[in-house]
Amino acid sequence: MWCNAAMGRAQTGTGARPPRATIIDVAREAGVSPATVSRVLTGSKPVSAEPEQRVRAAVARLGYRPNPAAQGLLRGTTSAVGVVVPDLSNPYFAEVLKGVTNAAQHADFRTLVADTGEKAGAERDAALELSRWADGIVLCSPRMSQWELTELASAVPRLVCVNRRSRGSRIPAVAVDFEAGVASICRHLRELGHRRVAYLRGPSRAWSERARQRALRTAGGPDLEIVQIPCGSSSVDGHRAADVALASGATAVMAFSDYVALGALARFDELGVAVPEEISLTGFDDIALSRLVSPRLTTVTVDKQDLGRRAWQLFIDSGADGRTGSTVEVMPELVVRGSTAAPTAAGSIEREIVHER
Amino acid sequence: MWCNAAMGRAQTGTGARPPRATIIDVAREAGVSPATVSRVLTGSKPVSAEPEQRVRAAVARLGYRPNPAAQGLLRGTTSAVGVVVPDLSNPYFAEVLKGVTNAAQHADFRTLVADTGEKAGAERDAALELSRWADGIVLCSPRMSQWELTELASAVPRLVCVNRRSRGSRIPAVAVDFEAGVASICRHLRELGHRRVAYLRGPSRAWSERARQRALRTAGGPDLEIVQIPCGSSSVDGHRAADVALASGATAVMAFSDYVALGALARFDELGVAVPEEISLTGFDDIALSRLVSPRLTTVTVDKQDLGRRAWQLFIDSGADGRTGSTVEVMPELVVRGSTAAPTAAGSIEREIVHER
DNA sequence: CGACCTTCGGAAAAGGTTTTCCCTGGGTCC
DNA sequence: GGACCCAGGGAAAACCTTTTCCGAAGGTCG
Repeated sequence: MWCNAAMGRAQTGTGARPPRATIIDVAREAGVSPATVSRVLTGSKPVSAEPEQRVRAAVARLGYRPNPAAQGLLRGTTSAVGVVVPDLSNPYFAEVLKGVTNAAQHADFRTLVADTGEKAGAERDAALELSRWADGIVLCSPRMSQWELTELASAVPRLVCVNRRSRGSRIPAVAVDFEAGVASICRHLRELGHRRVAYLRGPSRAWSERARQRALRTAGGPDLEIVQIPCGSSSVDGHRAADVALASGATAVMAFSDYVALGALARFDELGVAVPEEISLTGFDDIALSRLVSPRLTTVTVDKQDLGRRAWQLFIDSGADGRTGSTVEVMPELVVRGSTAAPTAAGSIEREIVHER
Repeated sequence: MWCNAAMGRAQTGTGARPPRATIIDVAREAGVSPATVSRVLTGSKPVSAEPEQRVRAAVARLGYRPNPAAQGLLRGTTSAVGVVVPDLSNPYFAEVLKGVTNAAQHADFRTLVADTGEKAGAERDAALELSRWADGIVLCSPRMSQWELTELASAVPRLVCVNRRSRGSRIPAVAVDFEAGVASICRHLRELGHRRVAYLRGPSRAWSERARQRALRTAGGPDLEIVQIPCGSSSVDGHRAADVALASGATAVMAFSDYVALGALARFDELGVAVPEEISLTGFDDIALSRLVSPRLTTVTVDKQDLGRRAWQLFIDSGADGRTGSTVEVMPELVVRGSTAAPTAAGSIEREIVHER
């Protein structure tokens, strides 16, 4: 509607862009006061039919759109949410971002995004900077310290965490139940007969990594030995760590995430190590590509967009600031696909050879 | 610095958030006028040492940060760029977004993002809406009509396109040279001995798809027959279209993109069709995962983050509005990996069988 | 020693919108 | 028929910052 008018007018202009119409222009055009225009547009107070008609006509004719800066200045609110992610290249975070954005769009909120490049040190500044332009921040998988996070939470109008719960502070959070996910993977591997599992560790500062470690301490024991292998959170990390995992003598590799697992899978393929015949492999998150590789990845499924949507919900709820601090836990679900199988003696022999060459 | 102070103060407060300090508060605290505070912070005019000291101290003590809405209102500029993408789940667009964001961050610009869910109809409104809050828009792979695009360009303060060139209108654009990319793939397949290639089409409204069609008209001929197969732009589309491609009797499948090719590859794997022994497969874009699947995908490599960076550069350049309309062309490069090979007689026989079952 | 120039800092306007306060006019109830 | 109430709309303040204009003070040159 108004867009048509706006575009029509701009079209007729020459290269020089005319300054945008203000509410004053509309008021003059419609023969009313600016207040009336505002009331028509916001509906804050009823306006009788006849002036309303004139205002609407004038708005359309001039292609008027209220200046958001002026609105923001007055209302003290921006109708925007900032999303801070460690790495946009990581499909996981891209999906979470998509979930937040779509939900926000629905509520007429805009989404600001910042990529910290996996640098924990950049998170605070990014969040702080973004928070100036937004009503609050959704912080994805922050790597910063607990102390820093608590401080940040009090400096930002609203803060919601994804995949980071903190007992002490009352920061609303939506998080996957990593303990349960890791436990179900361990159970699955143990039932298959694996006794020695190599775990490809994620970033040590990530809360989700620490949660996984908690689960491993519980799951590990005399009948299931966990070999810890430093790795990281990207597929190249997984690719690099695969050799070490192979050398560990484990019959199964449990990766920090699908993204990492895919890197390891590629490396196994390069080395001619058959999955799952010679070694089993599991991921975490169930990203889209995990269904496309061969063998398809056994993993734990998480609705990432839903994570974003729930974060948005928490964000909205924390507006009515009474009930801050609520935490939503999302339960992941094991999906057994082709990358896991019972260990074979042949597998371990073959592996020795592979490692020696 | 100031953040520390800000956080410190907020920390001491109770649950109720104190209203943010304004420039007036700082001025009072420092015993100067607001004008002086502004001058210290923006450096618009020199201020002697002693008051500057007091101002800086006051700013730190109060944790003052200028209100962006007020600044924006006055300056008439937002220091933000809007990015409109068809689908954030698509790694291609996520990478482009990352490129823009990182470049923008460098220039102290914020990034607003909108996801149109691959709906051509949503693009215009998303761009228009975002443009209210930004100094301009980077439009990724728009599917809208040429006419609509031209109109949009005149309604948005600054508009830069990615992967969409338009002869008529003077819209700055950065685009991959799809013709060259497709041509190099065709040449590669022909050199391998393929004579019948199935092409998995992208969205028909996408400019990049039309560019590919132009290249195919040139490349196709008596010695290279192109079979057109409707598909789409996502991996599930590729998965679905794989069967039709197989039935077409082609010895090679050229997918619209890597993302699509990975879907097709997964389907081939399910069907037990060996790649590249029984059928060759090529992608386009070289997304990260293409190096991780088995066989690794023969494709055409595009630096997607660089695309975003260049779009940002165009965005900045078009600020000095004299030289609008410049177009940057990015040349993709063929990378031959494991998914292509010479066709075999066995392959085509096998395929018949597969198709019949 | 006086006049002029320079430098520094304050007062105030401007930027566009929303909302409060107030006034006016018409309708209703007694 | 008069008093009161309600609704509708205008004037103006407020939101916060930047910048222009201007005044004052100090220094320099003639």
